[in-house]
Amino acid sequence: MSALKEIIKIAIVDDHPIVMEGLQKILMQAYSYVSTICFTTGNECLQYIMNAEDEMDIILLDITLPDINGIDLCKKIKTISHSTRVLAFSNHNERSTIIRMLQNGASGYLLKNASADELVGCINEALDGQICLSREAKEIMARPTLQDLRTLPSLTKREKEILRMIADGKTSALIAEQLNLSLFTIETHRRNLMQKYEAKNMTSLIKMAMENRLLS
Amino acid sequence: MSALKEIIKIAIVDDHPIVMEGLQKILMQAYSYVSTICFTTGNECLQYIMNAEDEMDIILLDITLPDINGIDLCKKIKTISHSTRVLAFSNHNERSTIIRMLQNGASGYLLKNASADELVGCINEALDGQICLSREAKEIMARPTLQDLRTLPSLTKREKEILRMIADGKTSALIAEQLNLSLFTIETHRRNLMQKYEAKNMTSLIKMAMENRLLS
DNA sequence: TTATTTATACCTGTTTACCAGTATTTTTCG
DNA sequence: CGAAAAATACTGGTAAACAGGTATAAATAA
Repeated sequence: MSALKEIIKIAIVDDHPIVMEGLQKILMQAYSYVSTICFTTGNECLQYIMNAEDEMDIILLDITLPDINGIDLCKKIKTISHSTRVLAFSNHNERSTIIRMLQNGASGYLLKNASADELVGCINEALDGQICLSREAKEIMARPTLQDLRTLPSLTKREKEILRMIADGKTSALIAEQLNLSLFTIETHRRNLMQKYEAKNMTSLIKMAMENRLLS
Repeated sequence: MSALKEIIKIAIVDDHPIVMEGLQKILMQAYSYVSTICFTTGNECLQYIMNAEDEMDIILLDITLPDINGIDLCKKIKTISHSTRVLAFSNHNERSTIIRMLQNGASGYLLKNASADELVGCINEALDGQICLSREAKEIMARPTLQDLRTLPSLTKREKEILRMIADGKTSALIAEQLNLSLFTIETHRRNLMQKYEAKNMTSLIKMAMENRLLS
């Protein structure tokens, strides 16, 4: 493992200063040769790696950031600096989030309740070119719920727009008026929405949409 | 301030080891005489302070814990050890959460994105018998939203039950049948629900109910 | 460029929700 | 116990949603 010979360059992107301190402390204790650099926003991080002379070994990435989300940020980082290993370090415990992160090129996923050992273990595996998940992340991946397995149909722009208006309590007639469309068009969209999600009526669809963050 | 003369005894209750490391590091740097003790569950903490010889000066308390929530835990701690100052240290940025924490005797509220300076500043103020909030917590308290001001009407048992069934897509007729009630009764409940929340129709009510975690 | 998806629109019913009242019986709590 | 809150039930009418068709223009992807 290269970890023991050269300086490992690790970047931390997290808007929680205290978490950063904790990470730094653990990294210092675990590696003799490590340099850390911290960013509190995604854009700061991007700026840096675009202009930096040499590439980072590891980037520890929070998903909730003030400017852009960690999932998109990961993709951008991997595009700019392909050899950099990105490790997500987040509170998000949804299976879909872990998957999306890995799809975007992350080398691993650590829940924020991971121990120092798990953190160091994952970093080592990532340096070694492996994919690694923290204990709880593994558990989440191991037990997919029915929700996870059923890939929910995606909505078109118009459908989302109309769904939002319905959720605001607007009637089809009002929506038609506000969008300058025929009442029939709105009712067709309504039907399509219900069909897509196999919902009996709009109330159950709204509930489902809220649960799956399709609105807001 | 007593902080400079004697050993300050600080407990940390948080299920995130890395956060704990960060807190410890900052506390070590800030105070010459400090002893920290860490708990990853609320019950461990309660056990300790019930049997301990002398009282803690400060307890830093996460709100999301594996066993009990920090809001209730705070109340219990203050009941057992009244002179201990409890500081919430959490990601929850809802105004209502901050208020409930203070109601239960907390001396302050720190958002997890607080800086080391904010943390130390708050601890000092708490030791001094003051109430203190981190920068962002202050901002949240300063700008109450309409949602915050309008205390949402509480639902009766029956209303909750029926609301849930409506959200599941059941029609009034079906609900009446399943609950062995008259259709008229269900429709009356429906009307009352809408009236209570000033909703135009059930879809908007369901959306609101989901946002405010009244269902589930 | 063609095939597919998306967005548009219409018709005819039936069902359900919603509105505005009133009123009685249980429960619950001070 | 007595008052308030909750749960129950009914009438009659209007508006909206839902169901099951069909069809065509426009945008988008293969």
